[in-house]
Amino acid sequence: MDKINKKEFKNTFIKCIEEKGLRYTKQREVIVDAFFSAGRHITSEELFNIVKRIYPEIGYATVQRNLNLLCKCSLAEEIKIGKQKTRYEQKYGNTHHDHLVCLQCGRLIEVNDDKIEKLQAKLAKKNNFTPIKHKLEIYGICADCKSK
Amino acid sequence: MDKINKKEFKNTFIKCIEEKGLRYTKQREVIVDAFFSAGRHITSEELFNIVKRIYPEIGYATVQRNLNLLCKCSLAEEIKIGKQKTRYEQKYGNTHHDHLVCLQCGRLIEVNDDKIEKLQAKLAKKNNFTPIKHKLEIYGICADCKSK
DNA sequence: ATTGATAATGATTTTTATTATCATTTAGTA
DNA sequence: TACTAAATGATAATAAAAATCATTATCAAT
Repeated sequence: MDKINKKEFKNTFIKCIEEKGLRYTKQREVIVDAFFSAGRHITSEELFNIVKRIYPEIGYATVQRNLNLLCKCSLAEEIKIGKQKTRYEQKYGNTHHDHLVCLQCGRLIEVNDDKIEKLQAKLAKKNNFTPIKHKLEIYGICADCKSK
Repeated sequence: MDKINKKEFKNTFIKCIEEKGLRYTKQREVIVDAFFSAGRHITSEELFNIVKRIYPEIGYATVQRNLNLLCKCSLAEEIKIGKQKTRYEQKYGNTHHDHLVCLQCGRLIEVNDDKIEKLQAKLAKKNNFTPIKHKLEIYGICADCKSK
């Protein structure tokens, strides 16, 4: 199952690259592989360190550029929490979710609530505002940190 | 009414400063005055430009530092939207609200929905997460921009 | 009013994440 | 195989915010 998803993920990337008239390079393959296999909320620096082990000649700029490209292909999304470095989240299949952000350990927990989504739409409508996307973050202390 | 609020706002600042064993200076007075009287979502740069007219010797750093101090006193709150400069929002009386963010003109519209707040608390609880604060931003196109 | 301790200020530098630049290399095509 | 344009990697530029530090100002004690 992991393998299939990875293949789909990569194929989506390749398709997006072709649509834009861009080129699929060795570096891009290594980056998309590593990004898919890495944790869900990675920084460009972390990804750079992983990729470097597989492809030592790679430059930081290339990793950063390709994370931006993955975002443009809707395969990644920037998460900016406070003053932290931007993290890049995998976003295959477009399943929207919100985040619980642990203020102690920094962990991001993905959550979803249809009722909240609906109420948000309603709230926007009430203000004659056309919503395009939204961001909900709840900051607090996660279960793990509480039990410590 | 405006005057009274301003007075209250300033007194709260002075009280907070005293509690921390800090000093109420001329610069601080000018800054808190200007911050209160300015629009609700100001950047440090904008505030600096306003303050400079009243107190030309003032330095940027002083304005920045005192915006941070206002935040520590819970009289201001940082709003970070995308790659924009941090904006500082007045926060007197602690009335929490969320934002509709217009992607076209950049306007911030303050909104509030009790039902959403309650569902958020519920969502946190379900994850055994203790919420401390939260941030909800809905991005889209505002009424004004749509009618243009 | 004066003094002394210390906080605040203002000018400047540093930091840090991200983007831009540019010479060189590489990919894809004719 | 050669050509055109994109991609790369090294480095510089940007920009916002924080840190530094010498000087000034505040305030309590005298």
